[in-house]
Amino acid sequence: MTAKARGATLGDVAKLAGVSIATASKALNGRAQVRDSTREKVFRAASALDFVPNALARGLLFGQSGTVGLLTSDLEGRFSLPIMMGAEDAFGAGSTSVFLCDARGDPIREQHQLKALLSRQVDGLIVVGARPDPREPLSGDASVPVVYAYSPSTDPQDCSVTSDNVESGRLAAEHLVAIGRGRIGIITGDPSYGAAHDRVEGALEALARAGVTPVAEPLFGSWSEGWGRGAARALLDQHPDVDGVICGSDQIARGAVDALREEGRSIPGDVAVVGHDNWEILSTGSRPPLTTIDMNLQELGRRAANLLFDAIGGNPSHGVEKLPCRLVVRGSTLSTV
Amino acid sequence: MTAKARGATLGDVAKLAGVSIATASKALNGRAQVRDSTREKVFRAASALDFVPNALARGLLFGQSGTVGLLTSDLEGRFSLPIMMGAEDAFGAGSTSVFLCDARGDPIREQHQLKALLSRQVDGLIVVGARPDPREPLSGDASVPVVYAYSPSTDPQDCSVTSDNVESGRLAAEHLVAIGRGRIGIITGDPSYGAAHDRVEGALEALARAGVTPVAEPLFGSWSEGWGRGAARALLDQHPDVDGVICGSDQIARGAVDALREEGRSIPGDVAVVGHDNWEILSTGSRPPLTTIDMNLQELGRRAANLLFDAIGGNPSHGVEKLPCRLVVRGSTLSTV
DNA sequence: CTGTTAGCGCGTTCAA
DNA sequence: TTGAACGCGCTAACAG
Repeated sequence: MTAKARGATLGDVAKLAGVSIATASKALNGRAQVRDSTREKVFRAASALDFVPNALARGLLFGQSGTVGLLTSDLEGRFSLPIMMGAEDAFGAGSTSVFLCDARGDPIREQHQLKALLSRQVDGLIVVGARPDPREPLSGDASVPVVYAYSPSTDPQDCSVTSDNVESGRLAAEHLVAIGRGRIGIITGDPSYGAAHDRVEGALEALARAGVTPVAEPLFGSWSEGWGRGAARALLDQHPDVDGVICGSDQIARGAVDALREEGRSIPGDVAVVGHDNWEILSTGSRPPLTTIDMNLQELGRRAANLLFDAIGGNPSHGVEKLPCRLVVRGSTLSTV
Repeated sequence: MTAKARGATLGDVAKLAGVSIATASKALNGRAQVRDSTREKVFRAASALDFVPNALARGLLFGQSGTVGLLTSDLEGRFSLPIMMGAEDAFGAGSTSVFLCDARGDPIREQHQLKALLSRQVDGLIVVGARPDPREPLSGDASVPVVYAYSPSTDPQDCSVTSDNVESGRLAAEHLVAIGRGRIGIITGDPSYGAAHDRVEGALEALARAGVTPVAEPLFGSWSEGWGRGAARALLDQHPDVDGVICGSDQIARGAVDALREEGRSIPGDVAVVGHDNWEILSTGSRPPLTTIDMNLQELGRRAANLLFDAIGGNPSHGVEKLPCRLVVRGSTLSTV
């Protein structure tokens, strides 16, 4: 009903400029075969009318919409957010817009959203999982390029980007060794997460290479402060001489730091603690602030966007790409910081 | 180039079903004038071809795209996220899709995104601010309905939804009074935030109505745990008999709880503490877990979506709508919980 | 009940 | 250098 109110069309511009639609189109798109004076007339008319070209019509014409879908399984999670930012960032620079969809972790909903996205003619899809563990690929051939971010696809033919959880564990361990710690404990989260095991694996590997044996078996539990506190106390109980703790997340590290301090240990003097994820709100509020591993999730989002862009352009990638992470040193391991 | 690969068109379906395009269209859209057997043929052809109607073409025809823009100033912030979820939620139920754009708080970028959104023929816009304080309306008449969420527009003719920060302060104070506290202190955050003052105002109002005079002037500082700790210690120093603290955020409350406990106060036995925002990661990890005010941001997003939907349908609203908030009782005020 | 025609806004032939 | 005509995929009006 109010369809016409939306905005000026190319026809309106052409009429105002006193030229044909075709000429107006050429002028605005920088085609060469237009006299300068004509081009200027057209531009003036366009700006007078606040003309905004209709991307729908353009898309219809080219079969490309200049949009991509961002299908997340879990908007709540703190992990999908930076990834979205990175993707939005990478695309925003160009002229692609991002459709946001949250499937709430429900496969049926996901299927529904997928259809909606496809009907909007998205040129490609980024699928962001809720956990770092691999996930089933999108069911029903998507007919547009897909990049899986955070949760890689279980199909190795698909294109996936994820962060390197083995390396992150390694970084944490190497840092503790580098500052002279040799009696190291490991506390991590929910054992059903592959990332928990990967991080432990990386840590153990690095410790072994440095000739350090952990004071105890890694402690698995949950991703919570409460578990971090309890596990830290248990660790202290059985190994009072522990001088370094690697934690599977900043929540755990936060709990561990609190418990250790309450047990009279100075941090990092007596015990140094490293977390994971660089969750600012937890790591900077802690006493002392937490040294942690930043998983570079925003970069992950950017990378996913670029891979998708390439795939849309005809250069698809395959397999899982693991992005490096980064040690962030704060007070919980270095008192001078 | 690969334009044709995208998917089957209505023409393909019609050909396979052996009918005309128009008939196929009518059949699929549930128009009455189609024989049942024909309709069935068409449906079979459609599903055999995995036909997905092209929303771009439909949009072109109707001048409505079935999309809305979500223009946030600050994807990083924890506040825009639940609002986005709520909006996505409310729209997702119907058949509207959401374009996500982050302006990074930059007006130029915002203008750019706005143009992109308009060119994609969005039917409406939700603008999510980074702070609860009012913001300038979108410059350059938007030609589509706009709803401001979180940050209301400074123009009262615009449609805005925000949470009621006066009420939240009131709720916090009433709760403390209800559990018998009478020597109450107030610690809040950055005084440049209007919300900080609103919450204090609500609290003072409720206290006055209950005949309670705060033990001291409200303490303004920053939205950090560190400030919460420091302010709590200062409060305790000057008013050792304080038995209740209202905090302007969960970060502050978390700091206050930690400091109070370290000063030997039992919580909630000696001092009860109420936070604001219900930031789960902070409030549930705390010892004891924090009683806090949930600002119902997700509901705010839903409401914004519904208001926008109505406006698109021709029933615009004006003015600022304040949404109620909700007390969440946990261990920091009630030991039996 | 079904098919033909027109046109949404745009870019691109091709002819003038 | 400009303009008329066509078609992208779809639906609504009308004709059969």
